[in-house]
Amino acid sequence: MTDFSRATIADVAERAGVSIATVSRVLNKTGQVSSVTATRVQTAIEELNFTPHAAARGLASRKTNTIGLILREIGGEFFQPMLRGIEAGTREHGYDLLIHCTHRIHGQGLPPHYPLSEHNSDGLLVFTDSLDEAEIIRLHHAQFPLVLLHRSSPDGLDIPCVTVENKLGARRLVDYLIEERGYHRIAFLAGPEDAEDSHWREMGYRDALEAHGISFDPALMRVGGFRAVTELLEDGVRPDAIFCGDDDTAIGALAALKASGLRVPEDIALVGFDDIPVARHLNPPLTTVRAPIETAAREAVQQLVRLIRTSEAEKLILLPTELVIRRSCGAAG
Amino acid sequence: MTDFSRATIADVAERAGVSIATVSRVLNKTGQVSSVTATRVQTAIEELNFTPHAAARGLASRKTNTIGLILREIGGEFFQPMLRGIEAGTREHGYDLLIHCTHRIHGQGLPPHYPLSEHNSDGLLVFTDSLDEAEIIRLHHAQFPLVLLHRSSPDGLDIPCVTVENKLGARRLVDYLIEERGYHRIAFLAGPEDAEDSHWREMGYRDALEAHGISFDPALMRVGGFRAVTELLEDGVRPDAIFCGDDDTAIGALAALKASGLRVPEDIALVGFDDIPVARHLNPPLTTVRAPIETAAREAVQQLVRLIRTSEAEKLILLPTELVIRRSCGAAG
DNA sequence: TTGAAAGCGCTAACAG
DNA sequence: CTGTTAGCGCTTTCAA
Repeated sequence: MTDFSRATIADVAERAGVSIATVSRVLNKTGQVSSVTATRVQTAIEELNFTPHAAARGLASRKTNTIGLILREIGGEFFQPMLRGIEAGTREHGYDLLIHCTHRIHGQGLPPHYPLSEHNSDGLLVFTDSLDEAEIIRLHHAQFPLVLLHRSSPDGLDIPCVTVENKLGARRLVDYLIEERGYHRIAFLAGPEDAEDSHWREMGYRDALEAHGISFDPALMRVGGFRAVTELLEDGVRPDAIFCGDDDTAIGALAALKASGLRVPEDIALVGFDDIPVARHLNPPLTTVRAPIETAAREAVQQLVRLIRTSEAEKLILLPTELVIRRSCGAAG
Repeated sequence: MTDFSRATIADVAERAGVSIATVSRVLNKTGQVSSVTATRVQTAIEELNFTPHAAARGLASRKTNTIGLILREIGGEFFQPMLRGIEAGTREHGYDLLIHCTHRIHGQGLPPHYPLSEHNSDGLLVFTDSLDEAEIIRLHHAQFPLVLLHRSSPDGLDIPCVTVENKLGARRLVDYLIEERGYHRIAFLAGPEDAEDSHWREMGYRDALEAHGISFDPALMRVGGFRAVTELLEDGVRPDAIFCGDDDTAIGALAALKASGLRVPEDIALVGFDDIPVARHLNPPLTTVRAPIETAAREAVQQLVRLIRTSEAEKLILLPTELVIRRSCGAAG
């Protein structure tokens, strides 16, 4: 379209009276350059307001200096802290960040053609189930650096994963409910089915029950928030506490409980997972588990960069979670 | 690092028994190609699982096919719907999306070097005050396509802007407060000072007062939420309604009012602007103005793409806002 | 309708 | 320490 008369490396070289190779050297700090020449080049660069052309650089070096983030969609409470961590991480390591949502691609019948791949990024961060397993496998087999965020690796592939201690966090929370607050009939409301996190949280829940000799009751296990609670109550099931797989679900559950005239925590206790920002502002404030989403994101970038640069990275990083006790579980606060 | 043996255009050409020029033609639908050859090429492309290399393409065509988004930081209620709109828009038009935060750059004394520019994107979306005015001017003078989101153009430059009807929205809201709810002593709490939106909202507020013959009282005008309200009350000022420049501010104000033992809306009405997700869940639910953030973002992309492709775009697009009446202003709901 | 060839701006051997 | 040169993979005249 319009033509931006940018200075090229040749212009800089000419102005500094050196070859382009030398300019390239000072640009990339590769190879020795006498400090006098270096200064001269530096000056020329500044005078011409020169910035290397990303595409040319990428073509020659076979590096894009870009990290891609793939997720299903932009939304949810996870998203913001996660992106913040990723952005900070990529920048810190000198990478650009390309973002891409896949929700418009899935299930359209057409062969999904992912605009993010080895052709425009040096590595990919894959959030939960945003990418087909087949595509993950293809990329991994092509030796393309991949780090999975909040999901585990396809069987037998051990692609590096970064996530939070879902199982242990849930275990601790339910332990607390049983030991400290004396609840025994604890329902579990799973979050959206596809979320792997939810699965691990359920495992933690089951572990806690088992550890306390409470047998698992399928009637106390549902999927969803508002509707699940409504149905639960209609079925005449009456737990003394409800553990929701995530805070969003807890919000729906809370609304349903209120609609049924039940008081939280007097009639029934309610707890969630994630500690999303509103959790503390709910009425009553929600007991939950804080997950270090931003830190996990940063860590994922760190591993990806390591993978890109050295071909190695931790296979699994689990960040610790923290119990956040608030009134909804019957605590004094 | 690792070498991904990707197929190149030459491989495709060889397999299809044509020249690379022809492959390029079918790839870009530029120039005539007999349907037989086209099919042959297409087949070869699929068989080799070929994807053109972005950098090579960019270098040759002097286009990056990428749009950059610059913002100060990732956060705030604006962010998510805005990014969603931008991502959808860029994808729709076939562009990749590069994201960059500037908050780490500003005020470091060093000459800010923005990693997003004419060297790695075809155009830039600039959110509020994320970019120095000097840099905006430089880019604009270099004919680089720029669209400003939620901010106006530097004087005399008329760079295309997309934002929402802040002034009119505020005007309507305050009109409603006065006409329908009978309030007369209405305070205005400005949001964070740097936000241009806040300025226009104040203008709308003043207009409404003036139109109803209510003289503007400086004592009713503050900056901030919680603290501003606390100080207001300490000063013995007692408005019958408070209009907050944004919902975040309203949340702080609400907390302060409750802390002072004042009931909303019985003792004092409270309204905000933005209709952020929690607004409806506040206690009482917050009357506010809904701003079509996502639509504005999409529109901005649309204009930027137009600017990139045709060098022209609307100079100013103002998206209409909508009054959202809830209990906090004394309405029945 | 197709092919040959000249770059796009830069990096990275390889010489000196 | 510095320069020469051959590409990187693709688009795009210009001829055929």
